[in-house]
Amino acid sequence: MSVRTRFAPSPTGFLHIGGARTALYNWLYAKKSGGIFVLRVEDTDAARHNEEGLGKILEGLRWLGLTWDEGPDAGGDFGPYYQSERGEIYDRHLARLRESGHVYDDDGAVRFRVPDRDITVHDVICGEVTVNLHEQGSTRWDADLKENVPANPDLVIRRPDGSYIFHFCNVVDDLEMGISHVIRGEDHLSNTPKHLALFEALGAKPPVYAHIPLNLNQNGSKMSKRDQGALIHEYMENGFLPEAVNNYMALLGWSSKDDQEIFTMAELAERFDLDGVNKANSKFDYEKCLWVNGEHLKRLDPADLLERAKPFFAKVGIDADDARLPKAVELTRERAQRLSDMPTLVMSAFSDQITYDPEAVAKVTAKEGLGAVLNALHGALSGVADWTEDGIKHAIHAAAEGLGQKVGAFMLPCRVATMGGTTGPDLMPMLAMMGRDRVLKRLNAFSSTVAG
RNA sequence: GACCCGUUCGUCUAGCGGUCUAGGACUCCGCCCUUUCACGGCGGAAACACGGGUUCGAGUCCCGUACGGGUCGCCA
Repeated sequence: MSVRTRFAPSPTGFLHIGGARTALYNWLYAKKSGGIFVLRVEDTDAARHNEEGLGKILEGLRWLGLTWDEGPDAGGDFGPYYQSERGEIYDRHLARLRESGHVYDDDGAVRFRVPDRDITVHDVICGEVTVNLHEQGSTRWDADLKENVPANPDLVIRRPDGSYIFHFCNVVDDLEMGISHVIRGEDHLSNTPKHLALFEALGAKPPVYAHIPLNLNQNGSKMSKRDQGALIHEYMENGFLPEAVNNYMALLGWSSKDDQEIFTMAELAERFDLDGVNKANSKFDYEKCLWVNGEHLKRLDPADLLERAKPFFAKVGIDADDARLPKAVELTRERAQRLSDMPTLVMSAFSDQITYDPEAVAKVTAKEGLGAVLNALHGALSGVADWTEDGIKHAIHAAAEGLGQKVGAFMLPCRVATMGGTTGPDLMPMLAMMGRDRVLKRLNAFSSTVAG
């Protein structure tokens, strides 16, 4: 059987991390099996037909590299790929159900007769789940009354206005599109018996179901758009690499069973398997996501990294053609976790503005002889003929020797005076990039500040 | 409330009856490396929800309880 998976978003807004992960798992499973990944837009509800929202979702998927073999813009033999355009197909299947006596009219709506017996879902991840839909549906929880009230267990599949309900469309589409594996969030597990009943009534073999656990926020509740890291657009804007975001999403709920944590997309597509999917919900951890991104950053080819970093320099006003950029990227690649961290880390070399970290200043001023150190630095650096990393290095060494001190004692004051804090990229290359004037000016300014 | 799913370090997870004095990763702490900052290396802290069974033996199987999540629409 050839594998066909699908991601079926409702085009309501941004691409959410939960949806993106579902898309990823479907994509990976299709790739791994040499199958087809289908994108279908679930816009049955007129209010959900939202071009702008759809655009954001497609943009997010494309950024992640989760491109679809069939769907909007890609075409395919099983279209249309918008539910809003599939009315005739639904009509046709409804007619079949009507013929076989599986449905009846109810106040203008059409209801599907739910069988009064156990239905068992054979889920690849959750195991067997058995439910009697008739029993279960004959009462309904009334949230206002806070009690169960009698209900009609039969499923409405078409509204009086002729529009169809999600469950029906979902089943008909999966059937018509030849979907072999439905990989979706566990929030659909309870709906699956309904879908199975529908497949059976249509005389069709259902797809394989795999319900993946949900991603929760740090508080243990469902992630909402407000939670950090919830929207894919956040990653796009904040300097994450798409392959790193995919890597992290893959790890949230799936394990390769060995100790590998960092995967390329190709490795994921090869290694991913439904067997490795965990049953339990997981909590999103932004810190680990950052770490994964940093690891991918380190592994990137320098030229590629430079290209990807450019927009983030441009964002803070540093020209993408600035000759210092390759050096800036090289200096920050190991300590940046996001592309957007890179300009921040070297900003003191690109701007006249500098902000001093009070704690760092306090730390260096606490030591005796700071004035002498700063003077020696200024004297030595102003005499450097060749303002390069090496030239600067020699000057600082000489200055330290002149005072009978170790170079190490000179580094921290120099760093704080010129960069504003105790941490950052390598000092010598930073000074080289900063330019002599800026360095000397800062040494002077810092001297008078701490002296005063 | 009913039904469904789940429960190993703070977090992500390995573990599929003995090899578990429970392994890896993130985070945190310490040490080493180092002209600074990082990187890297080494080490440390940190978990089988609870109670009953089954078994010679249970993190691993069964049943309860607790807790968490999900579903109960003419939303998707």
